[in-house]
Amino acid sequence: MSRVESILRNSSLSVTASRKKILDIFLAVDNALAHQDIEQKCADEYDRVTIYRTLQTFLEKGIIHNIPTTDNAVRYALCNDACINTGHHHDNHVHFLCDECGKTLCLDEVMIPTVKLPAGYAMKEINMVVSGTCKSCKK
Amino acid sequence: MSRVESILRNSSLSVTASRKKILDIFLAVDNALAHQDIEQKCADEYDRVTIYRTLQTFLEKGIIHNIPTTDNAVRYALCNDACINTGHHHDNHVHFLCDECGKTLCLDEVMIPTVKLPAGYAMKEINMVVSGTCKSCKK
DNA sequence: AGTATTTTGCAACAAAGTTGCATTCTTTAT
DNA sequence: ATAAAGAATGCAACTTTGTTGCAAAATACT
Repeated sequence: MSRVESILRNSSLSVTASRKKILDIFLAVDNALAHQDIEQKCADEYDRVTIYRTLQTFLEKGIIHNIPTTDNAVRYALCNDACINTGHHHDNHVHFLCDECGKTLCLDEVMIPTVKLPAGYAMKEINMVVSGTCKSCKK
Repeated sequence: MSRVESILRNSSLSVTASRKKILDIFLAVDNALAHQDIEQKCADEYDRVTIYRTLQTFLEKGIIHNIPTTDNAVRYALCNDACINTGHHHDNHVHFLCDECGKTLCLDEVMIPTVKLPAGYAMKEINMVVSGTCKSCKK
C-alpha cells in the first residue's frame, strides 16, 4: 500500500484518483500551496469543484492545515505525522512567507512561543507567520 | 478640524466624503473589519469599487493594517497613533479572533515575542493570530 | 473663482467560490 | 467476483469577490 493510500485509509476516506493526485502534489513540494497552485498542477485532470471539496475534506480530517495570509489566498500544507496519526491537530510551528520567491514554508523546528493573554481571554489556537527572505533566496 | 480630517491631512490625502465615512466606521468599532463589513455599513452610499480603493489607499498610507486570516476574508484595523504619526508601520501586537462572536480584536497590550529563525532566514514582518473565546463571550 | 489634479461611479469584465443533481467510482458484503 | 449501497466526481448554473478603463464630479491649489 502506497504512502498516500495509507494516509487516506487512516483517515477513513475512500481512495480516489483525485485525492491521491492532490496528496502526491503536497508530498512532492516542501512548501505550502494555495488552491490555485493545486489547480494549475492538476491541469485539466480534475474539476475545480473537486479540488475545493478535496481540500475541504483534507482539512476536516486533519491531513492538511491552513496558513493565514493577508492576500486572500489561504495556503495549505501537509500536517506532520503526529497530526495525522493522532487525528488531533497541533500545528504549533512557525510559518515563513518569503517575499522573494513567494513560497510559504513550515518551519517545523521553530516552536511558537506562548503569550500571556489579558484576563478573560481563552486561547484555543495560535498562529505565527513570519515574512522575509528565505534561505534559498538569501545570498 | 475633525479627528478623521486630521488623520487624512496628515497622510496627505484629500478629504472626501467616502474616506471620512470609512474612517468613522473604523473609529466607531473596537474590532477589525473585513471588506464586506464595511460594504454593509456603507449601505448604498458608496460604490463597492470606491471602498476597495479607499482601503487600499489607507493601507498604503499606514492608516490601517491588515490581519491575516484563514477564511479568505482579510480583516483591517485602524493603526494606533504611533503608526499613523511616524508613517512607519510597527504592528507588533497580537491579534485575537473570537470563535463565538467572530470578532477580530487588536490586543494592543500584548507584544509579539520574538523567535529565533534557522540560519539563513531574514525576518521582516511577524504576525501572530490567536483564536479562542474573547472577554465578552466568556462567562 | 478658475484650473489642474484627484477621486468617484458606472459598466463591463475576470476570478473565486458554492450548490444541486445525475453519473461514475469505491467499498462492503455476499 | 459481483451486486447493491454509499460516496465522490463532473457539469452547469449561479453568487460573490475583486479589477480595469473612462467619463463625470469633487477637491485642492493659486
